[in-house]
Amino acid sequence: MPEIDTCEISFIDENKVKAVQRNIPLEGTVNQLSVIFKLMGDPTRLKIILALSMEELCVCDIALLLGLTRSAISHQLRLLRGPRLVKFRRAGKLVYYSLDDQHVKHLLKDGLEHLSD
Amino acid sequence: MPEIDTCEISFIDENKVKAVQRNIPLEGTVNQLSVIFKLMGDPTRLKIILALSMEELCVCDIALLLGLTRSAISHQLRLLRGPRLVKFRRAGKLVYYSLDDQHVKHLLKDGLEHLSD
DNA sequence: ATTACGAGTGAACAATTGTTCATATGTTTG
DNA sequence: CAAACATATGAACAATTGTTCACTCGTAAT
Repeated sequence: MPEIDTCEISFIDENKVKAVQRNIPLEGTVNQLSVIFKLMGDPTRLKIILALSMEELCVCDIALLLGLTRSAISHQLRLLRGPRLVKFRRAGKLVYYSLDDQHVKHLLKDGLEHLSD
Repeated sequence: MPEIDTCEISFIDENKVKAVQRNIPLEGTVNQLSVIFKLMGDPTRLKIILALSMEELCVCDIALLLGLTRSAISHQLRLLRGPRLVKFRRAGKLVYYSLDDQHVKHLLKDGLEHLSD
């Protein structure tokens, strides 16, 4: 038998919902924010970020560190460059990457603290 | 012609790499951490988390708030329950969800700050 | 007990993602 | 310029993911 899986009755608590609705960031902001978290949500990229939180490193060394090809690392660094999680500088044939700002470190710290509660 | 895409030469800067290698968290910790970030990296789940950072809400109201089915929300909340990002309590037929601890709020704050730099 | 309804679950599908392979850039050195 | 090498990129593939659909579970009320 057909069944509609949406709440036919209105809100359980309309006031709360309306208040939340007003205070949720704009769609665009939420999406940008989710991009940041999604990028940090892959083990390979997270290791890259953790490594860069300690030392500025070139692509080749990151690849060796993680046991992946330079190509794979390059692809991931490209993604991280987009929303400015990492920055880079050229030094001859090498390209050195580092974290772009301090917030990323804070995210790492808060995340690690959550794990040990 | 066949080509091997791994650094045949050793590390560019072996000391730095070794130091980083020693200080990177254990594989398991990195994975757990990446799970947290990945969960926050989906717009739907992030909106749920943002909503719950303001108010305790039942599944039905979250579904209405986001314009998705209760089933979809239920699936996502199940994922968020795993690593204890959210907790819940029953109240009759309703189940109310809220953030499990304060670290998640900090993660939201740091992330939003990163966006406005 | 039966009905009603909010919440949870499993299967399935389209869409997205991470890596590899092959090739292209760009820079330094001969 | 040509060769060597670090990095970047595009296409393609398998693997993962988010939502929907259909159904079940749990609680409350008649």
